[in-house]
Amino acid sequence: MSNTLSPNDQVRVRMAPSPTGYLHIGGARTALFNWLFAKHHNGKFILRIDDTDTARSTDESMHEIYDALKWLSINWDEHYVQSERRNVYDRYVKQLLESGNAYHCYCTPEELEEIRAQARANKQTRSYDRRCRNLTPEDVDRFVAEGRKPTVRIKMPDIPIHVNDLILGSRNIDPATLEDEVIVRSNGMPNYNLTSIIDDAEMQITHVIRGTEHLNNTPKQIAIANALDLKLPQFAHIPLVLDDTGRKLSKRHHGDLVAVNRYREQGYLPEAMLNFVVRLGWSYDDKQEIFSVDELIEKFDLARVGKSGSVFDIKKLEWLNSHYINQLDVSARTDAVIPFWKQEGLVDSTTNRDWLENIVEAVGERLTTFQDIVPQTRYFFTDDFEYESKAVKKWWGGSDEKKQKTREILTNLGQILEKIPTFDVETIESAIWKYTDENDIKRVAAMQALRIALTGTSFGPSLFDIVLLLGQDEVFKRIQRAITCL
RNA sequence: GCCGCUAUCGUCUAGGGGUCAGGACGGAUGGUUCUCAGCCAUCAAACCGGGGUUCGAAUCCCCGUAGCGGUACCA
Repeated sequence: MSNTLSPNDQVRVRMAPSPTGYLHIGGARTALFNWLFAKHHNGKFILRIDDTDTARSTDESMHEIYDALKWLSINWDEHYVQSERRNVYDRYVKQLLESGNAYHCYCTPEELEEIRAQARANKQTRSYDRRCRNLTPEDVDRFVAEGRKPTVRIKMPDIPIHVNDLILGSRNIDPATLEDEVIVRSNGMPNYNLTSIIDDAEMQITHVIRGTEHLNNTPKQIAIANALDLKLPQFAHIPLVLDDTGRKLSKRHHGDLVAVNRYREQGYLPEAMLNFVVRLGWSYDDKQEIFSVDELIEKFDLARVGKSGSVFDIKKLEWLNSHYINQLDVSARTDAVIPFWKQEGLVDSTTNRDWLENIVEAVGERLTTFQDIVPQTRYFFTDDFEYESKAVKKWWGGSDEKKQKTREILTNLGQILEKIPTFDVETIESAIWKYTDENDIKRVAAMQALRIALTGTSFGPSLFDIVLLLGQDEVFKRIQRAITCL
């Protein structure tokens, strides 16, 4: 008989990814909930790589998972890899076989498929008919002679299994719905439902916090634990993270779009990702949206986790990310942005740091991701840009007459800026206003015409900042070029 | 097919027998400004349906419906 946890045991939780791909948003949330729960209770967070599916597990994806977790600062206190623990599982399997709680199954995949099809046609609840439970020695000899390699199945009990879930509540599972699960493959490799619950016990996990896709595995694992007389953890099944059509987020269907590492590469901040992901299914009250990690550790509580799935909304992530970016000072923002400039070949180690900081300062609160720096500031580094046709049409003019007027304005502006006494924002500003106001030219019209000449687009930071950062010579050059292009 | 879970604005959610059903993202409008972003102000937007219980139900109960998850020698 399993006994339950005593309340003053140290909390030990685990995240148990299978290394069959990158860590996605849903996995990150599972990791975070576990980690926060551990931190909140002063417990341990354990990372366990569930790689018993040797065919699909890769080293590469294992390292991707490590990287993603490290980026999020979800650090682990202990680390295990299941494929290195074969002897542990083998020992328990032996025990199960000897106690009569498990048996060898010689059914071939083809036979099983047939049995399943039959059960389905008959609208049966259970698909496997447990035929190998009562094999005669002669049957076994025959199968062995045929060269069949058996799997091992667990015998499910015929009494209801009680499951208490910290989020979903308690219920009793009808034994008639329980399958004699395969716990060891014919190649000798143990399966998830076996290894998971064994390790949870061996590693003294107190709380299993995982996605609801595992809800149906829980009674199976409890049955295995009971047969082995293992101590049971508490279970908490958290609702799934969904895409905008309401389906579970998965690597297969959503590709890179949901990969945590992808967001890092695009210039998202881990704080934003954490803050975003924690609010998927969890809330503190009706006021607070922004939480620091320390606050989360203090406030996180499974009791406030909801029961229904949450849709992954990138707009909200973007909002949080710009919030956290704007929280950073100019120097930190510059540090964060430099790799993206370098990646585009816009900046190298010789580029003047102060000038770069001034650009970042000018860009101000316009970044949603650090990656945005590239399209928003490219024109500072190169004059190799196109004039946006929509902007040109609106501000430079569609008719020859308007174009002529624009040429005139740009020419005048060029002359003014060329011989400006002191090249600073205040002087530039008053000189331009003086010109527009005295000649009865709309400020917008002059400024937008100049903006397009200097940047190719009709929007961006304060034009005075741009003029200053580009420098007198470059500004004059670009104005001359614009005039000839008009 | 079978087993299970879930159900408040488009989205994340608060509330949980008597509330103008609150907040946030997103959207719309206006203001500020050389543009965009931002900021400020304003607005639209929800209790899945039907029965009960009750003086009163979004809230409790039942029945539907819908969506999702599982149904592997994956995890």
